[in-house]
Order: sequence, then structure tokens, then C-alpha cells
Amino acid sequence: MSLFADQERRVSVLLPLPLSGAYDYAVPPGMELCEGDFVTVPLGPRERTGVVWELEPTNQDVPFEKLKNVIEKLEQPPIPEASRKLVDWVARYTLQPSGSILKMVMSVPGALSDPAPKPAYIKASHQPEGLKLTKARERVLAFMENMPPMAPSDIAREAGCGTSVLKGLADLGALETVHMTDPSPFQEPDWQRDGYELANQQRVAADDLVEKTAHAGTEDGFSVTLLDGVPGSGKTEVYFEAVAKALEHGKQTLVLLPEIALSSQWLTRFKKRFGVEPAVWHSDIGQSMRKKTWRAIVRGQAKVIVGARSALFLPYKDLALIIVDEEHDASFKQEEGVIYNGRDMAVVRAQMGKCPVVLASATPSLETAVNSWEGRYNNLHMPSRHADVPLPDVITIDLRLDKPERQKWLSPSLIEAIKETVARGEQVMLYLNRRGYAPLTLCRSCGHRLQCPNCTSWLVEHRKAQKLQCHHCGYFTRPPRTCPSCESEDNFAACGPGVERLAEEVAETFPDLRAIVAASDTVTSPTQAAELVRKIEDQEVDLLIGTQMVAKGYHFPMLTLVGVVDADLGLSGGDLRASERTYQLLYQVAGRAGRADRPGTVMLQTFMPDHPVMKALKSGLRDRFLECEADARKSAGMPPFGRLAALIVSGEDEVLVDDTANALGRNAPHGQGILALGPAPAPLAMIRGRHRRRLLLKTDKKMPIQSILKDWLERTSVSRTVKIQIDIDPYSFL
DNA sequence: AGCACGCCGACT
DNA sequence: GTCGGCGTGCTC
Repeated sequence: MSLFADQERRVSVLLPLPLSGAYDYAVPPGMELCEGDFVTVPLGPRERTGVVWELEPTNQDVPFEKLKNVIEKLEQPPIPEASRKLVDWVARYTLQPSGSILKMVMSVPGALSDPAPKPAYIKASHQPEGLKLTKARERVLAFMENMPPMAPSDIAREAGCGTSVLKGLADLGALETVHMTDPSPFQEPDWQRDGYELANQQRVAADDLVEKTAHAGTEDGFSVTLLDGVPGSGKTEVYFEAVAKALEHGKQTLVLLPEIALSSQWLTRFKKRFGVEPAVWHSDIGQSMRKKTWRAIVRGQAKVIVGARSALFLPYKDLALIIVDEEHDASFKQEEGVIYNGRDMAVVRAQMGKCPVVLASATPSLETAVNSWEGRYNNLHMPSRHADVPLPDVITIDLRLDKPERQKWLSPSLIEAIKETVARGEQVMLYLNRRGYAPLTLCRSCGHRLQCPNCTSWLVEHRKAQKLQCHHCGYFTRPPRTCPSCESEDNFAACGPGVERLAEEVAETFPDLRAIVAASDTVTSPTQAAELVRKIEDQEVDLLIGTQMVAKGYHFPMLTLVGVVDADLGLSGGDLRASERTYQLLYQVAGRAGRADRPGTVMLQTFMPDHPVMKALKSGLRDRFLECEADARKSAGMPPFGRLAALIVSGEDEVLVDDTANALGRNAPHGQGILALGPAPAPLAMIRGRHRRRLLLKTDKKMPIQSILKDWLERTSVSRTVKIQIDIDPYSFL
């Protein structure tokens, strides 16, 4: 290397901003940089922290003279290669700027600057001469004899003086100041503790996963395994064995769970197995804990991290295993900002890090099922429940024949079953996925429906809170007395049931029952959720009325009857996965019935007892249902047999939004194997005051949908006040 | 994402 | 005549 080349060192630096790519900077003499290092760089008039992306950038369009110097390298472990590759991959896949993805990796403002080391004092080995000893100083020095470094406040308390005395002694050299670095707040989970007695089918599955985990990091360390087990087959215990193997090798494990905040039972199980709680990551973690967790993850100190989908992007130092539990769950799909599916990106992350990923579910998504049928994913099947508890009986109640009373929602057969169950001293759950009292309020005189001013949605009455609430934007108002349209007074009718109204009906029908409602607006914290769980476990309630929130993951041994109040809810609407999701949800709900030694019964109230979803639930033929779904998708060329992408055009100015959407419609790509649809109003044509239009692009499986989209967008000029979001593999449809 | 620049309305 | 709105463009 010539001296000249040595002087002109350039690196590209990716900043956590939506810029088109990484920017190049000059490396000042004497600064040594590696890929992944955190650096501060000038950007226009300000300074920003970014990550060294390439040491010798392939694209050197910007002449060296234009480059500014890197300001400094931060004393922080670098972002591991697997995380950097993931950023690039996800950026290409979602058509988002890499910087926006990097932002999800960095995610914690302030985690990069080292926390101010806490000062501590220790007695100096050589006491200064001529030190004036006061009473307080004597006490301090006597106490500090042979003591380890201690925080000033602790010394002051023990020696009975103020901290000013300590500062005085330190200034004179009688005490030495040392700086303590915070120890990691995460204790090492103990993999050597006794595990569970595994049943035979569990043992087989666990051995397989353990074997794969042991090979993490080697050239063929990547694998995807579907852990397909009925509820109660012990999937968690099985993958815990693989977690133990990762721990034995001193490596990290990531467990992705849906809606982590409410899963206190999962944490309890983990603690029982490994002695300590894992590091937890979700949106409700406080700022200071986030910082500590992030720092422990990048240093490899936090060994097991359990989190919601955003945990996927954290910079794990040496990840050996990823578990996606309840892999079918729709909450792995991020629908705002950068739109991605956490389950799919987990597979990509595993590939980048050459480690196994386990997709666990009792009701695998169709995508995962097809991947396993076609041999791309390994399949571990656990068909029987632990201790051979039978799966619950599923009965459909035909609401056309078995009619509830007017303005009531429980059919005579369900009421009868509730009575019998409670009489046996067992518990009942009524499932209704609707918060509040009534989903729609209308005026009896003119038929006017009370609607949110910012969204295309009805206002939901919450009677207890005396509010009409929009469930999309948080708008609420007091229930009006006069109709805004015809001004007639006190003449509103509540239409349809929410859990509050159902609770009212339960109280009227069963005055002696102890009932409790669990919805996301009545149970808002993990503490409240834990309290709810305790009440049910201790049999302080007979009947639980719950929304989606209680559908997953909880085990209540005395709960033997589940009544699904409206099994059809969710089957309408333009959702590609409506049937699949309804099936999964109802199956999960059904799984709440009859654990331990009591067989359970599930009653589905429906107007469509012959719908394939209801038939599949009744017959228990899950794979038949999946095959039917697969056939339907295949003949329509829908995912996973074709590719789908949605463009969501949104903005405050409806005319501008329409113009943009129409321009996109005119410019739409066409050709063999390409179909563009729209624009059409989005499922919610207006949210939070923003108008929305949707376009859909469907292509053959083999086609590069990203580059087709990119061309499309480049052909169309867009005002900056209009936002275009790209949703690759959208869930909601139409 | 910020921040500057620049071009049109109501004010000291 | 200026202060200030936010639309447009740039940051290596």
C-alpha cells in the first residue's frame, strides 16, 4: 500500500435515519475501525451516531475531498455481522431504507453512551501525613478499614456522617476514588437444574432440537423446525431443553412470544426450569431497563431474551437458537412504520446467524404448514396431550334454531350447559372478541349511526366508563343526549353485544354466579393479569368473560366449559386469512377447556354451522382444513403460492391522496403473471384524520415483486405530504 | 429524521 | 416594510 492510499481511508457509515443508503466518511489518522463499530459523524450541521457499514465501500461515487472525518469511535462492542446482514436483507425485502431498519437495531436512545460510572471510595493504602482527624473522619476511616469499594451514600449512612466529609477525605487523599461499572442485571439461567420428566414423544422432539442447537454457528447450523403439538402436549418443555443446550454452550437464545406483557405464566415456567427470570423485551419496558437490556444483549451477558417481535432486531452477540412460540399468531405482523412479519424475519435472522429456529404452534399458519409439507422445514409432531387428557368436545349451536331471547346473546343450550358446569363446581369461560358494551349506537328516530370524526368506524359504547370510544384512534366522547342528525332526545339504541353487555346478561340470567370480565381495557398491566389468573386458579370466580386477551396461553384446570358467543365474528371482511385466523383463534379458545383430568366442552354459537371452519373444529380434522385452505389459495394464486404486496396511500388531503392513488393505478405494472388492483378505499378509509387508499399487486411466486414495486413507485411522482407504505405479504386484503 | 432555504399572508 | 407559516430538498 502506498502512503497516499494509506492517507485516504474511507468507510461507509449507516445512520439510523431514512436516508437512501450509507454515507462515506474519511477516517482520520490513528483511528482504527472495524465493520459494525459505532461512530459519531457530522451530518449537515449536527452530529449523529451511526455504524461502520463497509470498510472499503464498493460504491465510491462521492469524491474523497467531499468527505468529512469520522469524529470518534464509541467504546461499545460492534454490531455483530448477523445483525448487519439482517438489516440489509430486511431493507431490500421491505423496500425500506436500511437506516430505518438500523434504527430498530439501535432502538434505545442513550444506550450507546456509557452510563456515568458510579464513583465509590476505598481507604487509601497510604494515609496522607498531617491529616486533621475530626470525630466524623475517624468514624469513616475506622469503618473503611478492610472494606471493599463502597458507594458514598452507603458509607455516609454506616459511618453516620454526610457525604461532604467523604469528599473532604477524598480531596486530601485519605480515601481513593474508584469507579465501579454496573454488573449485568441479568443472572445466568441455570441449565443444570433438573428438567421435566419428558414423555416419549417429547423426548424425541427435544433430542432433535438439542442436536440442532449444538451445531449452531457451524456452516450448516441453520435449520427451521415446525414444532407442531396439540395444546397440552408440552411444547414449552421441549424447547426448554434446546434452550438449556444453548446455555451450556454459553450462547444466547431468543424467544419470541405474542403479547408478552400478559404472559406471566410463561415467565413463571421459565423460572421454575432455570431458576431465574430471563431478560424481557417489549414496548412497555421502561427506558432505563431497556438500556441495561440492550447493553447486556450486545455484550452477550443476557443469555435468554424473551420478547415481542421487535426483540428480533436487537444486536445479539452470539445467538444459538430462536424460538417463535405461537408462530401462527397475527401479532407477529408489524402493521405500522416498517411493515414486516416477525416470524418470517426470525427465519431470516436464524439464517444470517447460522442457527436453528423453532416455530411452535398447535395451529400452524398455512405458510408454515406448506413449508413443512414440501420439506423445506423439519417437522416435529406431538399428537397427544401430556397425561392423555382428551381434547375437548366441540359442539356447534345453530343460532337459527337455538335462538337467544330478544336483545340477549346466550342460547338456551349454552345457558343450560353453564348451569350444569357450575353445579359441578367447575368453571366457565365465555369468549367474545368485542370490548365495551355495544359496538354500534344508532338513533331510533332517524337511523343515524354514531361514528368517529377521525376514522371510518363506529363509536363503541363503554357504559361503565360512560364513554363512546373509537377503537382505532382513541377518540372518545360522552354519550350525547340528542341525535346529532335529527335532534331527537334520548332515543338511542345499543346494537349488538360487547363483553360489558354480556356481563349484564350473565348477571341477570345467573344472579348467584361470580363473574369477571377480562378485556384489554379492564386488565391493563401484567400485575392485574397475574391477579386475574390467581383469582381464577383459586376458584374465586365461576365464570370468566373474555376477549382475545384470554384466548392464549393460560391454563385453568377447573375450566371445563368454553362458550364462544359469536363464532362467526371475524369470518366476514376482506381478509385473505379470515378462515384460517378464525380457525386458529377458536381452536386456541377451545384449548382453554378441560385441562388436567377433566374433559372439556366447547360450544360454538354460529349462524353457519356448515362453514368449513366450524366443520373442521367439530371434527378435529385440522390438516384437512389446512389442505382445503391450501387448495383455495393455490387456485387463486394467493400466498404462499403467489406473491402479494399492498401499497397504502395516506394523507390528510383527501384530493391529493386520491390523485396519488389514481396516478399509481394508471401506472400500474402489467404483464404475464402480474396483476395490479385498485385503488380502493383501505379497510378503514380514514384513520386518525388521514385518508387511506390501497392498491394491491399480485405476482407469480417466482417473480421479483420488490423490483416490480420499485419500478412502479419510481414511475410515479408523489407529493411529500402523501405517504406511501409498502406492505409485502399483507394480511388484511381488499 | 432534522434542519435550512424559500416563497406567500397578517402584523409591529 | 418584516415575522412566520410549512412545502421542498439535502445531508457523505
